[in-house]
Amino acid sequence: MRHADRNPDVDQLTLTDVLAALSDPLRVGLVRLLADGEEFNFGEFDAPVAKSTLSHHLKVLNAAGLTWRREEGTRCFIRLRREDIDARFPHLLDTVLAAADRDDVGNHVTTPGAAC
Amino acid sequence: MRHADRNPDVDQLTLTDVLAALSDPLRVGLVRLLADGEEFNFGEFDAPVAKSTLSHHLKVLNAAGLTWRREEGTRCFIRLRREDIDARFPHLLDTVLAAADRDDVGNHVTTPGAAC
DNA sequence: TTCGAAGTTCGGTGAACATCGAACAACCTA
DNA sequence: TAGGTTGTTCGATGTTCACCGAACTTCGAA
Repeated sequence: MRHADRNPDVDQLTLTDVLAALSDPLRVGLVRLLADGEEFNFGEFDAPVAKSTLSHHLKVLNAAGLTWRREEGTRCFIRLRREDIDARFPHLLDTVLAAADRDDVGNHVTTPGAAC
Repeated sequence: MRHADRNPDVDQLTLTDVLAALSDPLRVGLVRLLADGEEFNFGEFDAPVAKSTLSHHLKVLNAAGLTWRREEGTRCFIRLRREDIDARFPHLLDTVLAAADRDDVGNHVTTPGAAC
């Protein structure tokens, strides 16, 4: 796998980068799945795109500071970086998630674990 | 001047379009100036870009449903569409504006009327 | 009616982005 | 060590974006 730098520092996060990361329905869908704090494995995401595309979107979320990533062997685990985002941009994530839930944004991104 | 359709319908607004519109520092700067509800004239905005670029950014904000526009002769007046945005995406604008104020996003966009 | 002011639109450019399939690297397991 | 699994990276492609200057349209004023 081998990675470049990931998991940017809290004070490097910018509002516009976060909003840009959240301006794609697929990425919003990913964030919604991650919203309850559970850690997900790359392979658990079921999105209608190639795995290279999924990898790209997860990289964007990580670069914006929205997710933590952790590697274990060849596996890659992703978790929402809620504490830092909440500290840096209070209520932003809650507000966006609430709106996304109401409009069902990114509903084409699922996970086998989720019922329905 | 002559315009194509503007001022989109409330229920046409999408979360991702709004977030995309707010993912540019210059546009956030514009929204911050508009935040108190005051109506501004195109020419009153002082941004370090060509007027065609400013026109473009204002069009993006309008297309996303963030602003109202009104024409009077050759003049074009812009006002924040707060009621509709608040109704459609509760607290989103407040949250983003608060974060933008704290980080002073888009501070390169000013207006002659503003002191300092 | 002639001129200037106010914005929009057009054409072009370089950068960024979403997307894919193929190749690759790292790891685990048989 | 030979294969399979896992996810990243690498071109390549087509789209969108920010940006500019120039041309244009509309209007008001002299």
